[in-house]
Amino acid sequence: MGRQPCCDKVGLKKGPWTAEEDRKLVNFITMHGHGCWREVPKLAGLLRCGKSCRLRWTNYLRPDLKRGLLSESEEKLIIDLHAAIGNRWSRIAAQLPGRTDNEIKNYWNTRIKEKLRQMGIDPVTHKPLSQMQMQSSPTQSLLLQENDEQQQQQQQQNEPDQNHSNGSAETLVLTAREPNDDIEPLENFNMEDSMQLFNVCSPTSVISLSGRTEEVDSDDSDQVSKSFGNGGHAQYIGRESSGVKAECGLSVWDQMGGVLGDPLSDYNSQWNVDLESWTAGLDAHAASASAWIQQLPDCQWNDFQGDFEICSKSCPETLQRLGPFLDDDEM
DNA sequence: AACTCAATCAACCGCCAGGTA
DNA sequence: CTACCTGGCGGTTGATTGAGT
Repeated sequence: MGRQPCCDKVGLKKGPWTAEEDRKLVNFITMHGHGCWREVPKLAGLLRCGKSCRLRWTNYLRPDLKRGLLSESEEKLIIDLHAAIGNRWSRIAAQLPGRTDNEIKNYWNTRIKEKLRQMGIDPVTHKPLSQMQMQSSPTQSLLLQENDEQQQQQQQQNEPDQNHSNGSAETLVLTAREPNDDIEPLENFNMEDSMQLFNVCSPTSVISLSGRTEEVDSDDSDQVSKSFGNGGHAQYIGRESSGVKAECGLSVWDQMGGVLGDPLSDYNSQWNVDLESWTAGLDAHAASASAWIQQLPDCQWNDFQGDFEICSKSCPETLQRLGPFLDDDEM
């Protein structure tokens, strides 16, 4: 079956929009909303296809769009999010109010990419570039760039889309529980135990370890989505002789990278955990954890700016082992 | 002033997922 | 189950702009 064209292109206008066309589109959407995009150009009196109208509106005419250069904090957030989720421009844009995926994509391709290269960071892997790569000639740079792209394509082929292509929900399923007296306070961080916690998280989840946390309700999909976009955080907080006590919470940073509330003290009082030693333990074990994660077929390890982040898929064996400690809806 | 070249970014294209008949 | 439609996404293109010569 041949592919259906998005619209009947005969007689339709292409190319840059005129002020008059913009005015017609804005007037129509302001008065009636967009509804079915295919109908918009007909009803608004435009010789454009619906797709073109949608793009013009979302990328340029929408009233809530921000104008001007991206701020330093926005740029930093883009880099962080790109390190975590790659070229998922719409998801990245969702974390930057008033910015569009197109704008961020362009900004990345024309500015951040080169800036990172100049800083000696590979914009694809976010790892340091080798000296040879940094000192290469323009021709070599071009080749390297092509290699980057091939690498990225290969990466995408090798790693089925962790965020949406497998059709599963992109939420963390573990929910925070009330403090429990039978949990042994964690004194020495145990990476092996922690790894098991990562593995119980749902498919396509992104989890990061961080001492700076804020609890959110995992049943609130908006909150979880926000948390996910900024890097959902899960905490291992205790263990028992019989296995991992998989109490955990979700956390979220606000959109400008600030931390909501005073999570460290909240966390300490709520869960009775020495976070100082916990996070120190994380640092100490980061290298071995990285090596450990690399061996897992369904996990990917990212280390950026002091945050250790793991993309994990569910591991049935671990789920089974942790079964007694999880609520029914977490399985 | 005229030309070249690189940077920028709006817009297009093809593909995909989800919904529906 | 299949075909089709629609909206959305990410990659790419090409017109425009501005700096350099």
